[in-house]
Amino acid sequence: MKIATFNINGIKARLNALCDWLDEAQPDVALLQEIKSVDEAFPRDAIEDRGYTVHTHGQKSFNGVAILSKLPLENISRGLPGDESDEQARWIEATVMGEQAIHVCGLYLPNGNPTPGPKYDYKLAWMERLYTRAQNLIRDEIPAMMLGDYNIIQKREDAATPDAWMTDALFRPESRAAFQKIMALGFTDALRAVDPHTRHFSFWDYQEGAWQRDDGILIDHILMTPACADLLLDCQIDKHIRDREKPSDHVPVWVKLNA
DNA sequence: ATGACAATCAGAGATTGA
Repeated sequence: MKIATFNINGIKARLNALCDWLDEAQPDVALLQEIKSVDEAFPRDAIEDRGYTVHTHGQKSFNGVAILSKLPLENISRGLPGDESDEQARWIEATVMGEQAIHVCGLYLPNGNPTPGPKYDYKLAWMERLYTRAQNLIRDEIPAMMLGDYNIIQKREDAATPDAWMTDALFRPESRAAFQKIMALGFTDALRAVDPHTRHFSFWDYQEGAWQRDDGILIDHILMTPACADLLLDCQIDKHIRDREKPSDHVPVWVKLNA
């Protein structure tokens, strides 16, 4: 089973790029972030024509997440638990019914800039709620993963120019500590498990020729519970599609599971 | 550096992103 995460930065602007990637990468399941669309406006036909069912959790203009799946899904749920007043669409989860059931949680973690300020407070509060959901996934002892745009640079090696990020919400100590606290529950970072020594990026800014200078950061992560990590066969980043026409500023990250 | 670059909504330019 191949499961991918991809921050597409707007489904309307990215439909062709997304379909080209689906045709070539052939994921069984794809978790999308930043669809920037309400559910009714999501262009599902082109994706359904490719054999996927489409489940969205959209919002006007900003945020928005989705699950595309060729396999049957159960227990589809929208919104990160813990704050009924939160109206930002950043979380969708479902159980993928393959040979072995895998629970997938697609997330778009708040950016949090500028720091300090209310947006950073929201990021940290959101990560507290994420911790609680993560704790439950570990407790359930099921094969599960949380994958998406974490908006967290974990380590200096995950940025081409780490000093430029020192005061940024993506790299602030509080953000990294909150991420580390979740990891310490027992999650495996799929990319590091498969390829611990190579430097990888998943985002390159549109500005200042960041892509051409390889001035990137790694912020899209796939975190797996122990029962899921036992099934891990491969994890890769489809870096090459950043070089195409009208690309997203992120590229897909995917895992293959023995499931 | 009141920036760059891109997407959205709207129908210009502010807002958001990372």
